[in-house]
Amino acid sequence: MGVSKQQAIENKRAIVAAADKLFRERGVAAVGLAELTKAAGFTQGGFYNHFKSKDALVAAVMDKATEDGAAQLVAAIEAYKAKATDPMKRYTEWYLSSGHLADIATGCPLTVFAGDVRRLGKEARQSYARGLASNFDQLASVIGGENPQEKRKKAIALFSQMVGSLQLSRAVVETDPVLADEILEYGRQQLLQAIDV
Amino acid sequence: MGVSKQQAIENKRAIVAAADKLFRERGVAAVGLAELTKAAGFTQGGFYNHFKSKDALVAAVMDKATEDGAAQLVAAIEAYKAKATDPMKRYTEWYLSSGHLADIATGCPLTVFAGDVRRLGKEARQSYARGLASNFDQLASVIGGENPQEKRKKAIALFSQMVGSLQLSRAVVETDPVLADEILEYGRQQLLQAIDV
DNA sequence: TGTACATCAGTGAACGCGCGTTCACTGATGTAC
DNA sequence: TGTACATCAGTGAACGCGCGTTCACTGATGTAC
Repeated sequence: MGVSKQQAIENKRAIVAAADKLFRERGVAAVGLAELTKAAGFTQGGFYNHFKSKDALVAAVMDKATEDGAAQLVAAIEAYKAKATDPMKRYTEWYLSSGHLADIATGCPLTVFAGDVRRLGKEARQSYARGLASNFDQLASVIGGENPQEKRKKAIALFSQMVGSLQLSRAVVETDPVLADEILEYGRQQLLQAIDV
Repeated sequence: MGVSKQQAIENKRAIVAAADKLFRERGVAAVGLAELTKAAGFTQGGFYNHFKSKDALVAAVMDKATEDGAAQLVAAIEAYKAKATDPMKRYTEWYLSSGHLADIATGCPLTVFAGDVRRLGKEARQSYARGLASNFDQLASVIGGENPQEKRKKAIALFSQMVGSLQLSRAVVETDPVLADEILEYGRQQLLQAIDV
């Protein structure tokens, strides 16, 4: 009650940050507004000063998550180019690493939300689709291939494989960690081989 | 109020069938017991004559879904062998077809539940992991390769790719159908090529 | 620079609703005699 | 074969709970004079 404009902006940012983390870990439906506004330091009723509905928050979270993901990818590509290492190979190694497997909270949103996005609101679905398309474009620009069309095909097929391997590995990691390791490892081997073809 | 044993068994089966369909389409959290028992032809309170909790139903649904999926795969493999066509190629073509894309209700449960399984109860997670392991075993038995270990590696890597391509394609099919088609098509091409290597 | 007041982020209680689960009761089914 | 009765699937109302959303109100912030 009585809060500076700067503080209000910070509070909104805090809601999105908390929602980003909790939606990833527990799913959108399982996280309520009371929990989110509490995490951001105020009470439930104030939520609607920032968003017109929960759906609008979900869309904002998807925007933030895909933008963060895109920024990470661009930064990584720049870094690898500077070191004269193959960006696509490095990206694959990171994507299918046990570190990324465990990092639901800040890992690639395209895998984290892949199963949920179908059931989210329209704006969130559009945001996800934009993020995926932009990821494909970025990868196509650094992958090897005879021409732009071949690069694009390869980028799409190989990134899809990364998503599948990571998602299946995460799906069983608690129940069958040995199988989870196999999925990650064999996916990585197959991909590193396919990048060179 | 007075129902034959046969009818009771049928009612239980009807709950599982309705739950299988609705959990796939809308997610476990979004489907309530009232809706499920109504679909099975009786009222909410009777649910607990059949299951000790919603979690127990979820586990039963996962059992049924993975068993159905395994049976379908085995039947398809037999049919392809009889026709002297490559089972793995046929399976890939079906898996990444627009028909399978649209068939959430009876399509492969390993893709449909891949994103959700992390957040389900322990029994359901175990059931999913068993289903995935058995799917890998089946595919390894029909795929080409120098030795059993190579066949297993290939089966796991290629099936992971199928799951990733199908899931990403489904994720954007409503929002960007052109991109969804590309994902399916390039994934299929990449896979058919990798099967021959 | 100092004062009056409009703005608007946050409060906290309430709304209607559907959730999973419990429970006393009903009555046809199916068994024991 | 016919009767008496135990079983148990299904009824329907209730439970406590948390959900998303609304709303009248508060009071410090920040602007207009």
